[in-house]
Amino acid sequence: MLASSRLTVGIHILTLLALNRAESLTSEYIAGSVNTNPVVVRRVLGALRRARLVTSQGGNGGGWRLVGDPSEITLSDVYSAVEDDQLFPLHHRPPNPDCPVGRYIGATLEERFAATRDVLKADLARSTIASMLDEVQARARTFVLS
Amino acid sequence: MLASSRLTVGIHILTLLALNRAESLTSEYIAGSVNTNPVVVRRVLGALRRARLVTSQGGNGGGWRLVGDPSEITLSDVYSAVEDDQLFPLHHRPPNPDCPVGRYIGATLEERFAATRDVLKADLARSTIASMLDEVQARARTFVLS
DNA sequence: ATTGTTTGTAACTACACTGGTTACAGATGA
DNA sequence: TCATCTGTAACCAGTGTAGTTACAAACAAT
Repeated sequence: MLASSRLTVGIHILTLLALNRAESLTSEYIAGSVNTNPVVVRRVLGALRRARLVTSQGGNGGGWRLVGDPSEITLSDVYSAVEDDQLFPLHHRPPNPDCPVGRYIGATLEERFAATRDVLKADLARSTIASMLDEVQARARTFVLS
Repeated sequence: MLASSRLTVGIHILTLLALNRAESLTSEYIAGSVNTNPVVVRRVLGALRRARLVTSQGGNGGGWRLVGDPSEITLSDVYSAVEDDQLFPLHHRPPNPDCPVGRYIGATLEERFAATRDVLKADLARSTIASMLDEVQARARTFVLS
């Protein structure tokens, strides 16, 4: 599929920001957790900023902060912020209009796939950044105890 | 995303085969409806054959046929046959294990995304090749009448 | 004001996947 | 025997991702 890992990285970043709500984190620090380049992190953060999920502050002491409450940011919000492509691409070239299937399968699939995308987003909306952080911390606790 | 159109093409092909259950269709004929190269069609058909959804017959008069009943082939079956990649890729490189988020977000997301993939497949299973063919034919009828 | 820090973005590279194409061996029916 | 069709390898162009360097602009601290 060669799909992007932007949803994964976006959720990772927001969870990290939720864990450090008091401070603002630099892209360099965040990149240290994600294990990638700060520019890659800033690119994802740019998409999150356009979706009003984070704010940035330039200059000395600057960095990135969450805008709202982690319990009100859903994974569906993150998905919408970083993945604008449709779920399942249609034909590369338009099919043959002289064939009944070729003529009508495109519109039929477009409608069908839109419904599936809605279901996907509804499912992603069941989790929030707060619940992801809870889960991560629960796993950390379990590991320490064992 | 640069995702593939294999699900679209796979459904298109199976719908075409369902419309012509009496005969076997050549990849050349199918490619004429999909408006692509016969080899591209044979590649998708190969995946559908490995999933036992179609059979092939070489030689003169050969071609491709549906194996089962179109009402028992779901879009989820097609998805499983042609798209083996996971829905949302995780990190390119493993995150930093010295950060609690970096250490546990991977396993947390893997589990979470698996649940979403199950929901996606369950939704795709609501439609069949037979229902797609019905829909295409209904659209064709509406267009003729108007 | 000067300095050091950080964002925001452009530009380039390496890599990978998709779809299109040609080519051809093997199977098969007429 | 011959024409047809599958199955697959090989190659190409196009495109998206992630990684990297570079640098202008913004900004806080002194």
